[in-house]
Amino acid sequence: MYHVAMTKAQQLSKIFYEFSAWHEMNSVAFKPRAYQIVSESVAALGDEVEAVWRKGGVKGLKELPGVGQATADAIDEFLRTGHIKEYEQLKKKFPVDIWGLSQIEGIGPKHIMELYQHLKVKTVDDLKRVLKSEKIKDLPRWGLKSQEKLSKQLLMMEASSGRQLLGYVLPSANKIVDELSKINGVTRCTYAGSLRRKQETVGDIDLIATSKHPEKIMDAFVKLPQVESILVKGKTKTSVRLKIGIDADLRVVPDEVYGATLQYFTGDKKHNVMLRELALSKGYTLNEYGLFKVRKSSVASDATSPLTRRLKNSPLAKGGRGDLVACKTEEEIYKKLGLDTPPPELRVGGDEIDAARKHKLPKLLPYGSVKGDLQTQTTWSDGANSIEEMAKAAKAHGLSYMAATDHTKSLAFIHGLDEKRLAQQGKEIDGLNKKLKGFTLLKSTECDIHKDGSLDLSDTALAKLDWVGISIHSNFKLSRAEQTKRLIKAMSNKYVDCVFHPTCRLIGKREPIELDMDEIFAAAKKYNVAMEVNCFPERSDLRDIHVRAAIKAGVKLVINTDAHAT
DNA sequence: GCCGTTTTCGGCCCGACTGTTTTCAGTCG
Repeated sequence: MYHVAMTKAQQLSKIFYEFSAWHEMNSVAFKPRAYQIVSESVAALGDEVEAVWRKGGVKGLKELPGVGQATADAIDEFLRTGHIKEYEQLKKKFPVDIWGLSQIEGIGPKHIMELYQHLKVKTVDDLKRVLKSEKIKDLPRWGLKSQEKLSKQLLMMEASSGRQLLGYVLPSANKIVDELSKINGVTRCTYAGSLRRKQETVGDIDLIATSKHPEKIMDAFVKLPQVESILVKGKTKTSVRLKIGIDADLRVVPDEVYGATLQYFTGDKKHNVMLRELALSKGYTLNEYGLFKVRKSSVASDATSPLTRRLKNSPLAKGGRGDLVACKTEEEIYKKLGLDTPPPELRVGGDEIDAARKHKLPKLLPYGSVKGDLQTQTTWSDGANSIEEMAKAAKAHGLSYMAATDHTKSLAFIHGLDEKRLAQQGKEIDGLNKKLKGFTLLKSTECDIHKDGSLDLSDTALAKLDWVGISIHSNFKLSRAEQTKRLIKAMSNKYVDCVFHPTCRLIGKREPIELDMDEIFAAAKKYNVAMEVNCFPERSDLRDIHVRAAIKAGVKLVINTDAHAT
């Protein structure tokens, strides 16, 4: 397993998470959520936090959703000095690895507080030692079962790999949906959550099924061959650990409420909280069973009466929460709230609800829009298939053109092409273009960018190509100024059409190189150079934030697979 | 601590499951 040092954004996210948990431990109202939101915002932005801060300072930070004066000051202090005074004080008062312990499923702030107060547990290792001494079961409100469950969780955590890449989880999820759909009694089945939102990485697989006999579905679900162990099993909600190392949650509901459940479990959490707050302000309440008109008389008694609480637990019982207004489709729920329906990919709890209200949601490119592929590798360098095989596979996927963009000579260890072999490859492509009907192969390259910004192929060689992509494969650690200058110099070459995987990040393995993206996009516009959205799962480069910025700057984008095999 | 086409002050999302309890706190998503 690769170990990567924490980035500044990750450190900040962790700090705010610990502040949040600390307030939770002390039963402080509302602050936990405020800090939690900042923790998540910062994590989602990644190194963009620093870019925002560099450009706009504290004022710029305060523009970020959920970030106010106090948290903006804290971020500013951290980025200026490398630490936050208030956080250091917290650590002195409570020297516990809150974040580390929180990674254990079932351990939250209150438990962390108890474990420290009664057993002096500060770290995950401390917890392992204490577990061996079997003292945990004697804590108030703990018992043998909680102790055993905790031991099991710790073992499972060591075996788990955390979040996984979308492109690699999706096929497994599709297979499970197929198998669940075949179970007798299942009306509809689909995946929701981060998978449906098509996030770069997913932490678990959220599944929804509709049926009149939920218990039967649960019994069948836990017996699927993909299941390694059962974490939670109830009538309508079950969680399992899959053999591929991540969890899958299944919710079974009546078919009539499919839309509400789909909406609820697509999330993300922030989007849903914003939506439920909006619902409240309009006199509704929203849950996974539908949108309900709140009855004024029932609100006051709700919190206290056990009977009302039980009614709430069977929300379909008429009169539990109010009168049902919408539940069949997502669209009718959003419409009742005065909103257009945002595509799942946009439901991130940012500005999409505002845009939905103003009918200004951006139109996403529909799946199936891509007509060609302008980055692929073949056996000429490090690909697994010949140009002809790749071309035929591309055609079979409905594409009408493809560029064979093999690496260049600097990457000698994977047989990068020099000018002579590039010319030979050109002849092969001429031959194939005569042979292939309704499909065009482009002569091209993924030309390496040297440390000084010069290119790996001569201008005379580049001039003969249909499509020139350039990319960085070495010297990832240059300073922001040097790296930006290097890339812009390369982009200024008049034969260059596109920058491939501009930030060079590998999700979970390598941080992006340091670039001033504003300057890069300005140069892209000036030299009419496109930027790539590389869809290799661990790259996804440019990423979401940069794509938005590039579009805003008027820069052309190209979506490629960077496929190394058919 | 944050936020505002009902508010710059007074609000702040919702329900399932578990374990240890006899009515609920804690955790999770």
